[in-house]
Parts: sequence; C-alpha cells; structure tokens
Amino acid sequence: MALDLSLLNPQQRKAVVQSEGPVLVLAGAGSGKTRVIAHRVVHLLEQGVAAGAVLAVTFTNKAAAEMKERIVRLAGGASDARRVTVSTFHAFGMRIVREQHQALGLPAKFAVLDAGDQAALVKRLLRDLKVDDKRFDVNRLLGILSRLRTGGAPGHSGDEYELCAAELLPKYQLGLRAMGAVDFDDLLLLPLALFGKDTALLQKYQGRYRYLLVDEYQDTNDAQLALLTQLAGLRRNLCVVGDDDQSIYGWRGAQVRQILKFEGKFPGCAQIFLEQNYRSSGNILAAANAVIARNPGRKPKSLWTDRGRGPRLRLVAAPSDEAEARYVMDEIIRVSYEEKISLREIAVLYRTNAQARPFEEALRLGGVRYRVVGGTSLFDRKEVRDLVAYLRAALNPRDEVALLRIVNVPARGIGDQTVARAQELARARKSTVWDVFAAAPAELSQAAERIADFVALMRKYGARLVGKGFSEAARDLVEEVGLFDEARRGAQSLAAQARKVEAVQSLLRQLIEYEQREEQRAAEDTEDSEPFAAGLSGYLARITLDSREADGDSWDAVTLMTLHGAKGLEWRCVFLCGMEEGLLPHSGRGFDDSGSEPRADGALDLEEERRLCYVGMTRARERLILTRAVERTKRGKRVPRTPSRFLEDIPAELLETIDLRGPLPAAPKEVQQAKARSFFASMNELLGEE
DNA sequence: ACCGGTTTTATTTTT
DNA sequence: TAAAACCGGT
Repeated sequence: MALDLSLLNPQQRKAVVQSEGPVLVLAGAGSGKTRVIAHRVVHLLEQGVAAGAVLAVTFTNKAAAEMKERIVRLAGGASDARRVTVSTFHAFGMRIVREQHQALGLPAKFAVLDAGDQAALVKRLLRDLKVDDKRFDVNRLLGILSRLRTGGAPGHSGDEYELCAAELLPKYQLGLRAMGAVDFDDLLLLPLALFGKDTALLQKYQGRYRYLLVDEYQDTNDAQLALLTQLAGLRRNLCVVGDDDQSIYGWRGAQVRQILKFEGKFPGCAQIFLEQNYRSSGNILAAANAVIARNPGRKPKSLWTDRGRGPRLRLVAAPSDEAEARYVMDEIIRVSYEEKISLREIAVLYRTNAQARPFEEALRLGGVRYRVVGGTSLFDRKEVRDLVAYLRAALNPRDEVALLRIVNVPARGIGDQTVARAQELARARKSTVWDVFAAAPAELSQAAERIADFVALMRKYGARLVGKGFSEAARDLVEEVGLFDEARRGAQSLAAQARKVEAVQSLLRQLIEYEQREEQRAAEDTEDSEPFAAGLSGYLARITLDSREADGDSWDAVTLMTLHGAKGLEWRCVFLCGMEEGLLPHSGRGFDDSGSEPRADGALDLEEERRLCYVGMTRARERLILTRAVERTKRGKRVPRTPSRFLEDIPAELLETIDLRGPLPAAPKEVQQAKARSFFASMNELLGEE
C-alpha cells in the first residue's frame, strides 16, 4: 500500500519528498514530471495531509483530468484521494468567483465571456467612443487589454493601439460589470483583488489549501503568480514544475522569466533538475536538443537517455500540401500495419489549425480513423453560438453581448435602428438595453409590439431554463424561435445546411446528456464544492472554460492537433508537418501571396517558435517524421515554400531524407499499401460506421 | 427592415 | 477559399 519510491530516480525522489517550503522543479521534456507530481501528491496524503488541503493546478482541463486519474490510481483508490483538487487556474478562479459572487457584486448566474464575446463587447465600446472600428484590429486590442490587466510584458507604449486600449480599459471593465459577466482574466483578477482586500477571506482559503502544486509553470502569467503567492502565504508550501524550453504561451502573457521570478519571490527555494528523459529514443532526443540548443539565455540543461538510438528521423519533402497529406496517410497505414502501432499511438502535429484540412481529407480517403482535437469546435459555429446566446440571454438578459446577438436572429423586426435607439436610451438612463426593452417598449415607436413579444419570449424561457428540465426547455426554444430554419438559411449547399442543423442538434443532445449526468451525480451525494454552478448556467460556464468536445479518446484513432495542443502529450509515432519558413517558424502576416520569404520585421518571435518546434519533436517516443511541402495552397493560390530553418540545426547523420519529387516509389511498397488499405477498410466496416 | 448578391478581407497558437 | 462585411433594391 505504501508508495514505492524506489522506481524513481534520485532527483525525482527528492522532488517528491521535499514536501515543505517552496520548491522549483526544472523538468526537461519527458523527464517524468507528471509522474513526480502524482507521486508528490500521494506522498503528501501518506504523510497525513488531508486530500482536501491539496491543490494541484494544471494548464488544460485535459491535463487536470489525467492528473487526477493518475493520482487516484497511484493512491490505490482506497484513500480519499478523489478529494484532491486538480484544476486549471481558470476553473479554480471560477470556483472562488462563484463562491464569492455576492461580495463581487455579480449575479449568481453570471456569464463567462469567451474571446468572441469579448470582441463583440470591444467593438461596441469602440463605436460608443465614435472610433472607427476598422482602424483597429479588435483581437490585437484584446491582447493588449489582457496584458494591461494581468501585468504581462509591457508593450511598446505610445503607439496608437496602446493608447486606444488604455482608454478602453475602464469602459471595458464597467461594461462587464453592468452585464453581470466576467471574462477569462477576471477569473484570476477578481479573486486576486478580493484576497488583497479581505484578509480574513484570504486566510480562509489559505487554510483550505495548504499544499500547492503547479504544472507547466513556465506558462503562467503575473496574475497567476500573484494568486499563488497569496494562497501560499507564510506557509509557502508551493511546488512549481516547469521547463523554460517549453514556454509557448508568450502571446498570452506568459514569460520565460517566470521561472526566474519564482526564485526572486521565494529566495532559498529548493531547486531540482530532472534531466533524464524516459520518453524518446536517442536520435529523437539528440535532434530536439540540437534545435533548442540554439536558443540564447535558457537555463542550461542536458537531457540524456539510456535508451537506444532508435531509427533515424525521417525528413520528407513533398511536392504539395496535398502530397504531404497523402504521404502521411500512406505512412500511417504502413506503420500501423507493419509495425503494429495502433492508431491511438500516432499523432499528426502542425502549427496552425488551418493545416488540418488536407490531412482530414487524405485520411478520410484512406479509410484511416482520425480525431481532430481543438480547432473549430462545435462552439465556434455561428448557429451554435446563436443558440448559446439565446440561452445566456434568457438566463441573464443583462448579458448584453448575448442579447444583442440574438435580438434580431432570426429577423423579427427589431432592426439596427431600434437597437441603436434602445442603446442610447440605456446609456442616458444608466440602465441596460434589456431594461429599456422591458420597461418602455412604447418609446421605441413601431417596433413596440415586436419588442414586447421578444421580452415575453425571453421571460418565458428565462423561467423555464432555470431549474430542472432545462434541456427540454432549450429544445422547445429552438422550435419556437425557428433556429433550425435560421441555421439552414445562409448555407448554399444542402450538405452545409445539414451540417448546421446537425450542429444545433448536437448541442441539444449534449444538454440532455449533461442534465442527466447532473441528476445522477446529485443522486449519489457529492458535497464537493464544484467550481461550476448547478444547472444550465453551470453548463454554459463549463463550455466556455473547456470547449473540448465531450466524446472521449476512447476509440482508436489518429490524433490531429496543433503543437500547442500537443504539449504534455506523447505518442509512439509523431508526424511534425509543415516544416517550412513562415509556418514553423510562423510569421504572423509576414508572408504574402507572392513569395515565401518572411518579412524581416520583429513580428516573429523566433525563440518561442523554436521552443514550439522542440515541444513537437519531443512528443515522439519511437518515430519522428518531419514533413514539408515545396508548394502549398494558400488562400486559393499556389505558393512556393522554403524549408524551415530549424531543419538546418539537426545533424545530418540523424536524418533519413526522402524527396517525393523524385522517382516513384518501388512497386512492392505500393502493393503493401493497397493491402493495408483494404485491411483498414474491412476493419472500419467491421466497426460498423460509414 | 429585409433580402440577395457582390466585394472585401483575413489567416496563430487557447484558458 | 471561405466567411464576413457591404450595398442597393424592394
């Protein structure tokens, strides 16, 4: 029953056993850091620490789920390990904001705005300021706004974006509060402010969480570090685990310097280096090391492995992006057929979501099961967002972003004029558009009757969506409002129509499922303080904080995802695709239709791109295939491409180079592939889908 | 206010 | 290329 520490190496053991005081663990890729965290938690429990006193923070919801699973398994299930809190920073913040919503002046069912909603709000504010919203890229403004609030890297002050954002900031925050809504940053900033003001409250939380662990520490921002510092208090039982070489969220305010800051905030903290890599074969590790070594100013690390060298890395040049995808498809079939690597052990990684398309097509054509993680999710679809906005507006009509989105969708005779007048009235009276609608529709001329109907509709469903049976109410709402017809409109092909309707239906299905699960959970008692509220508002908060689709990774399929999504994961076989200048390293708007040369302006964060490449390479355990296209379809046009500069850093002896522009592959290989393909076709038929 | 057709414009990564 | 923004007729 006792935790077996003998399977850990000395450094890992030290990181596990050093339970008290601040600890900084610098864990190279594949050095077993998840393992260390899990062991550390279970070790704490064995020392007699109550499970409820342990808080482990991860970067993604998926990582949190996996970590919890691992802890429970390691603890042997017998103990109360389930009560350990494992969550993302944002989910943790959500819990606090929810528990303290009254002190924060928020309604019980406050909304959480996602990036799209934030953009809508900023656009509205710009128009209020009579600023031409075409002059500014709203997303860039949002980035600056976020950095201003969370205190990330100081921007180049003085330029017009900084000035505009500075002017926007107070209005933005007032707007949020008037709507009774919060954004992602608020989930960190509101607790931070609350704790700063209310010492007794802070002490309560400090008493609740006495042991803190943070994974992916290199990707935290200043607000997160501040929150951690508050919680750690004088006890200072804070253990952070990170790797400066894997810091890939600089654009979100994370700083590599964060690791150094920890040493500053917690002088004399224990420092532990995990340098033995247990994941990748020697060749893969050597190549990845060669790439990352060229980054200046990193904490010197020398990752090593005692595993064999393994096969060489493969470097493939395909004539086009389609050919690249076809090659990957063929190779996946070959590898899974010949080397008996199952599809779930294979990943196709790329820099941008847009690259997924050709791979999806090729894999579908080849009959290979795949799963696209991230990217345009269900909740990025317009029709789904409309429905979500309906639900939100009905639940909380002060949620103006949601209300304005659907007030005239489908068209119901409440047009721009009416809405603009209502907004003006609202501003003059210091109330909200909803209040104007509800209180005095007569003042809004001919549309009065329409508005009254709309108000009645919202009230009706606002009542029905609150308690039990909300999923059924949502379905009725879709029917009554005619959202299916609305979805069908504006899609030219029948297939597109079907997809849209299907998307709406799938959200409704999810709602039903969610409600059933919640009832079940309520039946088996769980007094755990969930981060999320009960009912529909909890569901809505959950989906904006965790938009990954519910369908698990249970079935055997190849994984397609971005490099960012791949952090923390591993596969036996990894395809790292699009190894081209402009793509990896990515250069924002740096390359145009005419050429492939990235513009030599500072917009390209080469160091972070290099780390991204490193992260991708180190995901592979046994086989790593790097691919690039010589020519790529970009925005409908053929564009020539040049190889990524990162490829030059990999020693040639580690590489096996294949040029698909050369002579056709030998016949036997073709035969094998055909065989494999029919094998998969029959497998899929057996599994009974499509 | 609404609709349909035309033109423009965007293209990183995600909690 | 595809989706959003725009425009002008009804």
